[in-house]
Amino acid sequence: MKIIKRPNGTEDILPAESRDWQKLEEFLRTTAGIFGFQEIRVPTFEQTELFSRGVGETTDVVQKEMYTVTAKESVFTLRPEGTAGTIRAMLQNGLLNEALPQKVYYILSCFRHERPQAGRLREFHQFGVEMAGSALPSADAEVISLAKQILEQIGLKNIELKINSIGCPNCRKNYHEALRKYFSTSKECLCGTCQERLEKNPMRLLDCKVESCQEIAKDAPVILEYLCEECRTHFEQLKENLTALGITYVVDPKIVRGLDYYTKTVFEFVTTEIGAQGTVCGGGRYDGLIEQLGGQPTPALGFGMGLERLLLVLKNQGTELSQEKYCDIYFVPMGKEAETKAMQLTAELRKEGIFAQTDVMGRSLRAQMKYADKLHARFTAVIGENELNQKETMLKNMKTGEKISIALDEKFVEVFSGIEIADRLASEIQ
RNA sequence: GUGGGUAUAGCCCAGCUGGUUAAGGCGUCAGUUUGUGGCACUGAAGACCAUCGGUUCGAAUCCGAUUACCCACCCCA
Repeated sequence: MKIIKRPNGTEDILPAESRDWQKLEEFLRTTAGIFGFQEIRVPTFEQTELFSRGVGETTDVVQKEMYTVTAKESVFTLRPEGTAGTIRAMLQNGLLNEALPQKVYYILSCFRHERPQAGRLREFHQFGVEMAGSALPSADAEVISLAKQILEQIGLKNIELKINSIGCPNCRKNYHEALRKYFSTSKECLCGTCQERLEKNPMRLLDCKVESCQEIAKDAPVILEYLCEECRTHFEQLKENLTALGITYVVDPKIVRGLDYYTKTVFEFVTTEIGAQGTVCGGGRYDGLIEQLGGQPTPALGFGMGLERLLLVLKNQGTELSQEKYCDIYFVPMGKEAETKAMQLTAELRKEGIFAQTDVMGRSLRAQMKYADKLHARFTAVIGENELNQKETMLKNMKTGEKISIALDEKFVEVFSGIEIADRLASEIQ
């Protein structure tokens, strides 16, 4: 029989890595909590229209990357990103009628049908936050500083924050006009997709990677010069806020973001550590999205972080997140009777929250000792005929090799806890 | 969707111009004299050499197709 393999672009997270994931997730939750964000959990699949309306009909994500599934008569789409579903849930459950701002975070997996490569999977995991209700630049600064604190404290090095403003629909109208005028003079030299973009969404044209297009785009008008009064001051104040918070940034007029809902502020945290897919966190303001999804006009913003990209950077940097396997005590039974005793003691210790293990393989003493060593057991205790007769065993400290005797009676759990805590303190002092 | 690369044991891989019992390391298991791990040593298990077809007396090795994976473009986290 052949082994069935997992689908292309998916990953198994094995015990050796799941410890890192747990550590990362725990850290994300507490940091988001410190900033006043609370967890929201939403369905993995949604009505397809949520994404076409929310993310944008013209985006690549909607046009060619969605997993749309039919089950019975219903058609659904596996979420390609987290924002649309989160906003939908906030609207549907009336969260936006509560005190504003509403601040939520999520850890979930997203699905996009793209060709996999380094740092890009078809199912990938995202941590994201959304903050709804504030139009002020201080909200932008708060969200960005959360992202920054996470990336910094988790240990990322050499990350750069890029910011830009892509304006509101008002100023963008003028800008689109200017872009069309600029590009139409050399329309013939543009690549096929860019000629289409010119009509539908001329801003996309700016980050086309085709060399000839880049050449033409080089001197194209810059959005920042077309911002309306309101958007301009918003951007200026955001920069002041960032400076006040000691957050360094680079203004990059080229970052546009691929999702249509963004307005005003957009930003990315970029690294060079993991190949071509260097964006570890991306986000921005989407003041029109909530209305677009049927709610009252409400300003909002957020970001998403790619968790496997984060872990990839940490791995490439050689940053250790988690410690090794763990075991407080390993019992080495010899003989039937001893096995029962070891089993009972293990069970008792576990009830007290102590990491205890014993043999379930019927191995020899020597082999059991080797196994205990592999588990990084802190203590071992052999139980054989002698021990059972004398109701006493030697507790061996695997690090120091030192042995002390301990009675095999009803006090065992209590006595062992004391020894174990003392040992832990002693090793922490060193 | 478009390029390029790779495919040999659970993992990392040697095997050059066709003839080997397909090598080594990690890991796993057992042992190194009787009841105490790490180091070292010995041994064992584990591979239809991705699949299908072709050339040949003979293919892991050459050719073709298929599939899978990797990297890059595109796009994004």
